[in-house]
Amino acid sequence: MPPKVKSLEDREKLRARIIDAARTLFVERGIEAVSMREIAKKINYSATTLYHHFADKDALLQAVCDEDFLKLASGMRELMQLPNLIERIQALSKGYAMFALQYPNHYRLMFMTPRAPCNLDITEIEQGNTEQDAYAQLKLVVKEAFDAGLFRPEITHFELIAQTLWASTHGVCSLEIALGNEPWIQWVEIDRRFNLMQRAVLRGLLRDPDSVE
Amino acid sequence: MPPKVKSLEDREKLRARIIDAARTLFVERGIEAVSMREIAKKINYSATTLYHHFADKDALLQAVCDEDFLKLASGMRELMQLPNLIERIQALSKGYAMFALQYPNHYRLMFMTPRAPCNLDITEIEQGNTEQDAYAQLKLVVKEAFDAGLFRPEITHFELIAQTLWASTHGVCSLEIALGNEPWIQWVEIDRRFNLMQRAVLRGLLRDPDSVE
DNA sequence: ATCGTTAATTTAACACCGTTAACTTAAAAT
DNA sequence: ATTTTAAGTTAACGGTGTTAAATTAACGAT
Repeated sequence: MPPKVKSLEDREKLRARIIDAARTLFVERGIEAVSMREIAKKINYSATTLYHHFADKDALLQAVCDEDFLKLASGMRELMQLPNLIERIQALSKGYAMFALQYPNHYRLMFMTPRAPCNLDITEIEQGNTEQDAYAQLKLVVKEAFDAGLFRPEITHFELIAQTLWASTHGVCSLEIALGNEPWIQWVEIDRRFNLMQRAVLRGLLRDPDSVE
Repeated sequence: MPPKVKSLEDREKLRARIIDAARTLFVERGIEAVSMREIAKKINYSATTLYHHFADKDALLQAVCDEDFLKLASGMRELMQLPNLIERIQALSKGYAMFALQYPNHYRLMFMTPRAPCNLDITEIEQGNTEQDAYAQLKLVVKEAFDAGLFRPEITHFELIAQTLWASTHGVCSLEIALGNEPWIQWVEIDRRFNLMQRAVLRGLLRDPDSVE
């Protein structure tokens, strides 16, 4: 028993409900295991309706991730207040890791699942916008520290440093999420793994290793 | 025009052909994009035949991966001959990374996908067996270097070191696999990312940072 | 040699999937 | 009062993983 011409506001509301339902199911059971029909049923619509809001399943997935990226970025922005550059880098790294481990399934969607390369036209996130992009914030701090000469002189490219820092934290977190309770690995506590990684990689990058911690 | 009672040897041969066809297609186009029917057609059999050799698509996938990880482990075993301990660690790390980037779809399945109950019963790989398990080999070298006093003295647990080294390489590789062609990141070349990570983390872990490279 | 058995393989079908064309319905615009 | 518009539906297409049932050919025993 269908239609009622809806206001633009209502349309946005339905869009949001679709995204929320999709996220819940994706996170519960994995992307491939969730069908468009299921998502639709969860909010009492037919599957076709989803296609009036999103071009296809990938676009819906992209929308789910976009929201989570924004949330992550806004959480990180608060940490950018710390005055000491190295402490700020450490705080960003720690904040990122806590997000990953607190919302492992979101993290999986965002950073561990190869998806069709996002059409920049389709994403609503302004990449590079510090307000919206967590990686842009890391780049910002790293550049500042780079310009201040804090890193070893043979490293000539600051973005390479940012990507290395990112990869180190991502390595610890994603391994924990993917294999954290495999019985054949005697994992050391995740905190100790995170701390050693952060210490080691920073010591390895900084001109003065003893300035860390 | 079907059957001919086949010897046990022939049965093994067909099993191998299925695995090879599956691997080729998985690597070419990704796991989800390849259907059982396609794999079967590639070797001129019907889809049903695959199910007489493998319980389902996952089991086939697992068989493909098992083969490749045995190959990985055996490839790594050769690198274990290097006399210098640090060079040996570096070589293991590089070998691991090259495997990950050459077979991103297998790597994704083994190390980037959380498995519910851990398929230890199904896998034919003996974990911990140095001949078959790549992580066991890393542990072996790290322990040797640890006992030789090569690492910084405040690090008291050698397995923590092994896991940190693993996570660092995994971080670079898995980020590349998941987000390597996202247009909103200006990725530095993967080689440079790998090299800096390896240098940095080793310098950060070693008692004598200048012994690296 | 012929029978029954057995194993390899196929065809046909089931219940899903993502997606789309065609249709319904009710409100808004004329 | 009629037309237009858009939200929503049903029904279908061609695909998927998987399985039940049928087919075929070689073997062992009679």
